Amino acid sequence: MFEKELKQIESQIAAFLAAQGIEAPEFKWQPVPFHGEWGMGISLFAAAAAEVRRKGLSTPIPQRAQELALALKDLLGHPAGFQRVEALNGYLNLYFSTAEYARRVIESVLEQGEHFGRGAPKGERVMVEYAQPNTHHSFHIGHYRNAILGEVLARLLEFAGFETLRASYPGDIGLGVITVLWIYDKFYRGQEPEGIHERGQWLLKLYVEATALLEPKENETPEERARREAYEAERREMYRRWDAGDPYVRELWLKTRQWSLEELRDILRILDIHIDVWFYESEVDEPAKQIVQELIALGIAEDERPQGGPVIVRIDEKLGLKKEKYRTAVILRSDGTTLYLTKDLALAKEKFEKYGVDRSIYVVDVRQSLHFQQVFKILELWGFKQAEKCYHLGYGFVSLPEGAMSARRGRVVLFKDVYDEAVSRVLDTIAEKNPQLPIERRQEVAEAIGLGALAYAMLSVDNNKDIVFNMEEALSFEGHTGPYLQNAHVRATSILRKAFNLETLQGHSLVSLLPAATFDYSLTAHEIELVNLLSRFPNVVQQAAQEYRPLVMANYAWELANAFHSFYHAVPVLQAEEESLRRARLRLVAATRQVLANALRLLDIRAPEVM
RNA sequence: GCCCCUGUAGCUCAGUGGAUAGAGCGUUGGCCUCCGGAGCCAAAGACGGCAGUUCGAAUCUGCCCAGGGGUACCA
Repeated sequence: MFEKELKQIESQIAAFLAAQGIEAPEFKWQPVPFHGEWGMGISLFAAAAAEVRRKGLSTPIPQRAQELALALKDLLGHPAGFQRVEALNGYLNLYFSTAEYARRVIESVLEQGEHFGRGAPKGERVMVEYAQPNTHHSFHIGHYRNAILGEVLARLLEFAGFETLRASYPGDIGLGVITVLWIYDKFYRGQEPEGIHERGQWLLKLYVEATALLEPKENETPEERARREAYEAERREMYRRWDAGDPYVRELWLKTRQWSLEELRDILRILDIHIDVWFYESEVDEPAKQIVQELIALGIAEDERPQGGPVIVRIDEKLGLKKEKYRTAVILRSDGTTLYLTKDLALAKEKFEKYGVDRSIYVVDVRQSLHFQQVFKILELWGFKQAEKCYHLGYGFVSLPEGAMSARRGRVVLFKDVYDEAVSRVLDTIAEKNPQLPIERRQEVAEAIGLGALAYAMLSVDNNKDIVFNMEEALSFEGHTGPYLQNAHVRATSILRKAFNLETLQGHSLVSLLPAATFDYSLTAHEIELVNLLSRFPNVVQQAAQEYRPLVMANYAWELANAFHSFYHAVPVLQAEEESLRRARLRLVAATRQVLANALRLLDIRAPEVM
């Protein structure tokens, strides 16, 4: 907001220090940690330490830092745009003229509207891969964390100025998928439940049942064992037939796969996620085999199939490492079928070559970090330059209070069930807290609030932390939650509606409705804090995008909502004692509402007018 | 064994070299003649341990302790 002024002061400081024979340190302006007055400060400790060391002085560094700060304070006098200059605790603090500062911030928010905070185009194309559930399994709460994390990351990158491509990569083939095909064909041929979600979830039930039949049991009788082994042989045969392109198996596979994909697409619709590029594991199966051939020919991979083994890459050995780090990776089964890793080799190549991306981010559970290290290293050994532009964004997995989720055992919490429960609870809350809300509008509001609570529960935890999913906590609507943020937006909207006597703000241009105002009155601490937060938003966007951390934006949004709620209680707007105050505060409310809406949009949380 | 992650208040989490370590939940006590109480105000309560680097460490380094994950034909 005051970059130009601060830059100019920086050069004055640098000149002063140079004249003293002090090496100019890097300047790092930071907000002065004091409420009620807005300023930026700079630490003189580094300069003092450099001077003391260089000149061999005996002055304690904190003392020298304070002396420098005082000298600079005298030197600067009363710079334009600033209220006052202060030397404190070895810091030089500059306090802005609040009237000018508030005006600049609020006007730029109102002028730029939904674009406030958008970064300049960076000329880099980034692909974010997320939403990779397996087909034939159903979508659980762990997939939800993945989807919301990936989507918000994509939104942040896009808003920060990167050209962004969203990619989904459903696991539509693999042993798990074949397992479902096997049991369906054997016991349930021709059956098909009604309803998109019911049908998808039914496949998960089949998978659980099949796993029970195929897993060795304790105290197995010889008959049970023989039967299990027969089933296992049938499953392997099913995979072989799929691999060989057997028309019957392929048709069965396509049909059931479609059930899962329809379920997935409906969930993505609920989450407002729009995928640009769909990759399927099955589509990279053949290209992956080609790569294996190449790797063998180049001597990077070793083909042990003649001895009944698989095709492997001894990565550590190829890199000349003594300690085991990347280990040995199997890239083709002994029966010639591909593995997850094989397919990721082909996929990486396709992303760069077909879609021309400059950087590729994989949003995948942290348990797969060795897998990705192996993929990227093998690509490197193969001579694939862009391997260094591949980044695995690992995140902590979601477990349940009773332990890890397990699709095999059917111990999962399905996203759709949690979503339905969330909507139902919000409807109850509306009936209790806002009975005036017309019945016909409640469903839409309940969906927005329920999803807001779920999204925020996932996003307000840093990437590398595991989450134990607790329904009561995730569906709490009070405190550090999504609905708290949404409520701040609702309140701001309500004030503006009332100010202009409108039923809704939709379809109206606030900028043209709002009367002009100045901020040359004594602003309250609440107003200063709000203005301060508004000014930080563009930097928060950049930080969150650069660090790949939705949490940074989630925390910011909460701080802004919190500041607004406090302001709301302490500072009258419509009832302000003077017309000039009323006009200024209306602009501040409108600007806050705008930035809240922008932040919520980045978090994939809807900002309703009522709730 | 080797690699990775985590340890901050009773619980769940922020804070990744700077000023007095912040929230939420829970507990206790206040606040609707006032723009929506899904809210506000206040109280009590914390950096796993030991060294090191630094003017300055929750933050960086090393070791230790405690949890979790990964580790050749699952994904």
